[in-house]
Amino acid sequence: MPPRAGLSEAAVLDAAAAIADEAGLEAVTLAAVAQRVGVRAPSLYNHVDGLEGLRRGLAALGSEEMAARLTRAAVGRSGDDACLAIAHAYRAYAKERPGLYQSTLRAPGAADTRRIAAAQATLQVIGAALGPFGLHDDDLVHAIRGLRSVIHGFVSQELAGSFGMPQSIEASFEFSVRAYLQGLEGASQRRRTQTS
Amino acid sequence: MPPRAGLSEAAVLDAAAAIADEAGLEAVTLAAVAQRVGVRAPSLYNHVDGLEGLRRGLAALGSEEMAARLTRAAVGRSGDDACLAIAHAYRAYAKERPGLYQSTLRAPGAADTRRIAAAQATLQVIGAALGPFGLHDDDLVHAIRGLRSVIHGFVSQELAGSFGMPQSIEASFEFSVRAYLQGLEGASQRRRTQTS
DNA sequence: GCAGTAAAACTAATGCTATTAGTTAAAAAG
DNA sequence: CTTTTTAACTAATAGCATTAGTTTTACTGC
Repeated sequence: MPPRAGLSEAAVLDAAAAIADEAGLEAVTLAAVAQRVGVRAPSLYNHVDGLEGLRRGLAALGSEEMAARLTRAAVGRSGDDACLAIAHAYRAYAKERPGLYQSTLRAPGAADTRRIAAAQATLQVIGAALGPFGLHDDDLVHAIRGLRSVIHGFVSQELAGSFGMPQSIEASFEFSVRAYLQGLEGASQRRRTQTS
Repeated sequence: MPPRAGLSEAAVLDAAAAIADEAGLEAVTLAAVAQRVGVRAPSLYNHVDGLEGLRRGLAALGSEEMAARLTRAAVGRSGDDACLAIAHAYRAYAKERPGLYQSTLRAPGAADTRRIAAAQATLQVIGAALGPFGLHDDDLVHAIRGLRSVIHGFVSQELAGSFGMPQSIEASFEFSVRAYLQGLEGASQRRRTQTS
């Protein structure tokens, strides 16, 4: 009786992502996704490995989109300029797709190839942006982790509604990222004079 | 038939927090909590306003414990020293009670008095620690938000297993917080010379 | 000490969720 | 045109939160 719906994993993930952004990640149930794509819930198992697989796919999709945004933001820039562009792109994406972004925050499984690749790309972009700071091996890794922490920590709190004070959130973000970057310059200078 | 279990909201929240830390926040169900405290699920409604109320209480408990830890860590210190002590106390608590910590990351409701009070206390402590940096009104708020972002962002990523590289996570944390704090000193100096 | 009351447990029932098994029909492959 | 694979379906199960209504326990006032 039922004409085939012509579904695919991508279509299912798109619907799930839309629900996540509109109604929050906890509203992403197999039942809700099925209704949105016009199919009964068990049919989703033909495209996605249960609820867990749906969440895995969602996280991968978000990580990939994020990596693409950051990469585009960083091309043609370097140093402070690149880092700030990355920071703003990160925040913009998280606010544009809050549900999808939130789905990327859970621990990735070891077999999660799509997501691991995206994470690697993100690392690459941030590392390249930090190049001009002249940091050495371990320090570069530390600096990457720290920059990501400032950005993610800020955006995460903003989305959670943790900023009650009336001061401009925009200004706080700019201030925080700039402060960290300036601290990095101090660290690289200290390293250089120490070495010489 | 059943002898009274002698339950209370605090006892229920303690059990829920234990489950969260042992098995993850998603394992905190009314059924699981009920079983742990030796009661049938509907009986929990005498102490807690459903699953939502349980989560609210959990978040409040975690926020209060965190605020207490940060306060204790900061007494008798100021400036860099206080900020680093706060940072380490924050991370230590999050690793000690990962489930409870995670429960504090959702948006607080406006009527969530317990949690709002705890958040205010935390703000107070961090603000006091930043006192010696000599930042003015808006800048102080920005600086508080930024410091909390670095710390929370780092810990959040660490708990999510986002740090794949072999470099010391401990060292990265120290590096990141120090970098941000040094950037703050730059900002306060800039402000002072600009004003004079 | 006892009667009455309030609080805390219970059972039973409902509806939503994910998931599995087994079936049917549509599209693709030969 | 036949065969096979694929994608939908229905039916059924189990776990979850929640509500309603009931019973029993413990406390409170006399």
